[in-house]
Amino acid sequence: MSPEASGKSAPSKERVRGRGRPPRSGESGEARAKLLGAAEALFAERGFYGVTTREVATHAGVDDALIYYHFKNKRALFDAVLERRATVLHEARHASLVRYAAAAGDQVTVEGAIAAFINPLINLSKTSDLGWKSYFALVAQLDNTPWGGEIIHRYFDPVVYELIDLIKKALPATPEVELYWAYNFLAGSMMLALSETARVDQLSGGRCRASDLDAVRHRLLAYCAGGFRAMIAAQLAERG
Amino acid sequence: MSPEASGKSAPSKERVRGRGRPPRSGESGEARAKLLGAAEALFAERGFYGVTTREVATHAGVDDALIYYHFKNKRALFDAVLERRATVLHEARHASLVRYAAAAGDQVTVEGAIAAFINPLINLSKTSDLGWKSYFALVAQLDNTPWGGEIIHRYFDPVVYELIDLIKKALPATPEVELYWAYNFLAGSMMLALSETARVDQLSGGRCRASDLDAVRHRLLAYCAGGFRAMIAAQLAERG
DNA sequence: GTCTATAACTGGATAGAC
DNA sequence: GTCTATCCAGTTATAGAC
Repeated sequence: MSPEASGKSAPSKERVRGRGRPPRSGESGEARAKLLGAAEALFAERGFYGVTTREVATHAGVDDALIYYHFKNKRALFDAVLERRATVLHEARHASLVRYAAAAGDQVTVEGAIAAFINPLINLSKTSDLGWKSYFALVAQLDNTPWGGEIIHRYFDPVVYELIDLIKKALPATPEVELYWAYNFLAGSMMLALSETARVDQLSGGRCRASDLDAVRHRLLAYCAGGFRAMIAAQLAERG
Repeated sequence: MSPEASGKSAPSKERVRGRGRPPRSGESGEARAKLLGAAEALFAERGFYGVTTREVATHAGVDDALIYYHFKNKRALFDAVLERRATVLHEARHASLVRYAAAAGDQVTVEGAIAAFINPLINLSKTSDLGWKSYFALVAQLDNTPWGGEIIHRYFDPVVYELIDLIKKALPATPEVELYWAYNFLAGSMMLALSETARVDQLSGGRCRASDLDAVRHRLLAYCAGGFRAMIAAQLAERG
């Protein structure tokens, strides 16, 4: 997947351009990248409607009108922000799950599978590229926007099916629906943790810091894996 | 629970007012209640910035300007929506926790405490007053708004401390910080479940329905309690 | 590729009649 | 308590010069 490959409703001016010719002055995708970065941070903070295009441009240190040169409109900018990291994210998680599946063979465990699913996110969030934090916070809000459901399904659900298929090997007797339910609860915990809201900080009087991803990593994993197994066990017991 | 306490846009005439004197024409808080109901539904769907005051008025079947007669401004309307059910909710959860604590004596369990914490929410959501569903969806988004943290802390954290104090009795050896972490994960799962987004529905191809609160209730409980215990156990093991 | 200017419209909010 | 009329700041988006 090429780094340029985006373009939802994109085809406007879309990249592709001459390839060999290095762009001259203050041209190229410089402004475009700045806009994406600024938009990412702002949309993550206040959502699509809470941010104006002018704010984005100002924050990016770029002229307002450039948004409409590089993107079709505000909505396309939003989509471009989401799409930019979606592929990277998908690849990272897919690779992690494949790697784990190969290593585990037929000894797949719930813990192992969930770790392979969650760890790439934590690792990206610990990267020097702070944009990932904004990105996760943004994705966490997606549910609350009218078009969010469709985007989540398109960009993020495919790996979820991979995870579920893997967990099936650890829990072969489990009805598939139970795995969907359990995943949904996992998603709730995971996205709240990754969006690093200050809720825990405030609740604990500063003794827990949501930004301490090393503290989060193993606790989140233990919580989700334990919850997964307990819920499945309870459901199986109930059915007889 | 007073009859005044709920009322989506329902009990047209309520208010406290003179008591004996039945209000005459189209007065009273009729419009006010309609506005609160409409605002609740719309804000839940698209957040504070995604809704216009005109939309709220139209949806309520009321003149636009009435918003500014009954409320100071848009923000005050939003706050009023949140506040309207906050007390009811707090009372219900507080009562439930107190009742459980009394019944359990020194036999408090993690499952029991969490059930006492979660069940009131599920019960309210199953009420004929559909406003509760909107309300929970709205609260779930609060984290993503600039002023949300403060509101959550003021309205909702007090019962959380009650829950944590109760769980301490079931897990006396546990450092308090671990309880805050675990609660945070619980909150993520719980709020996603209560906001009844269509994520599970879509992911499962319609085989799970987020609106099926009976299906959610015991699964959510088993998941959270299991996660709580597993995370605490893992942390205690790690420390020695 | 970038900036200036501005069109076209929608937003929150108020004054004052009824 | 409710409605009409309106203000005006701010919003997305475009045209066209540089």
